[in-house]
Amino acid sequence: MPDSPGNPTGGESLLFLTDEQLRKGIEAMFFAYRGFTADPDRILEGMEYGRAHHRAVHFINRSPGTTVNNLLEILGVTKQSLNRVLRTLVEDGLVESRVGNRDKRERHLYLTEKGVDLERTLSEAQRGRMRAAYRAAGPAAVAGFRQVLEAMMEPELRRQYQNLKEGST
Amino acid sequence: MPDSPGNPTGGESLLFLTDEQLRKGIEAMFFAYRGFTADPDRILEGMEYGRAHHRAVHFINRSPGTTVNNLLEILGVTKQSLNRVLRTLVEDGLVESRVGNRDKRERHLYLTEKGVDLERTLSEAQRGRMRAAYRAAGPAAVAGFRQVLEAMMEPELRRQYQNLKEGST
DNA sequence: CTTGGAAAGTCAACAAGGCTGACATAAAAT
DNA sequence: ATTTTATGTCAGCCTTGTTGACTTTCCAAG
Repeated sequence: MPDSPGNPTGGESLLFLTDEQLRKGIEAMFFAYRGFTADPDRILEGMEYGRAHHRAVHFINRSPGTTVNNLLEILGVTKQSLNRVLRTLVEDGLVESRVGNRDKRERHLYLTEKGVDLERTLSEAQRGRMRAAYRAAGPAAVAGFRQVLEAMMEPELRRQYQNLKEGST
Repeated sequence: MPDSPGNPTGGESLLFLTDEQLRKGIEAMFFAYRGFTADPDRILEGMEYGRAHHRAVHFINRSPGTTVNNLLEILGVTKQSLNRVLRTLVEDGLVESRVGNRDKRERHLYLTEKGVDLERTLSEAQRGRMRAAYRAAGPAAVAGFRQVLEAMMEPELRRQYQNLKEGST
């Protein structure tokens, strides 16, 4: 292994932070994300839906009764963009949009049975790959994986992430 | 920590593979990827370039003299899509496209000084976040992070990834 | 030397999924 | 009564992906 020529890290215990190591991390994220989305994408192609629909369905399933505004924050898109997706999902009977009780301006979103079916199909494919990767890498690696990803998030999104059920992990 | 109610994993040492854990992993990928691309995206907005240009510039910098075909495989897009990006980069003098010596059909791609400048700007931003995440999580976590990501890749891309310099890591 | 096929480039057309801006409505808050 | 908030919608634009058809260049096999 070459001794990272010309890299001013000082030579303490932080040797793993060479530019080379960081670049490999960046590339790992890029290639892994491709694998991460590959299976759902394959399933969705041919249907009239895409990755954006998958994301909406995922988070509605995750937080049933969530409001549109809430979903907007989590997904980080404009309401026009989200609305286009939600409209088709509601029209096709995968998502139900109920007027709020306390605040009648709000719409609360729920998956219908049909919506749950699609979510399960997509989720099972994605979880299958995740499970295989977890198995191959082992429990200690999984813990590290989660730690690094969490540290990589924007602080506001990290909070959203941690509030998504089982936050104690 | 709750004992994963109603989850039929059998109770061996693979408890960490509950659906809940897998879903959290999926969400971690989603949110972390947003953070991962946030800084370069911010820099690129306002310029006439986008994420596709960033990717091209990154991998040309990484493998100077790479051919178009090679880049196509790594990026996983069609040649028409890549060509649109490369054309603007060549026109703007960030990338040089040299006809091959051995095989004159091939074009070998190199960053110009200007291209190197852009790559460095984007890369420094992205590495900054990666470095902070690595520091926060620690060396053991980083190793696990890389292991899981690697296991998540499509086999063919994993090979591409491992061949990108310092493959012994 | 001719020809088949690979590598690359180009043109046209289209789709998904982002974006902005403008505007409408209903309901809550002040 | 007025303002603010939550949502929906229309129109139009951009980036980045796609397919299909076609051309040019040029290596290599017959």
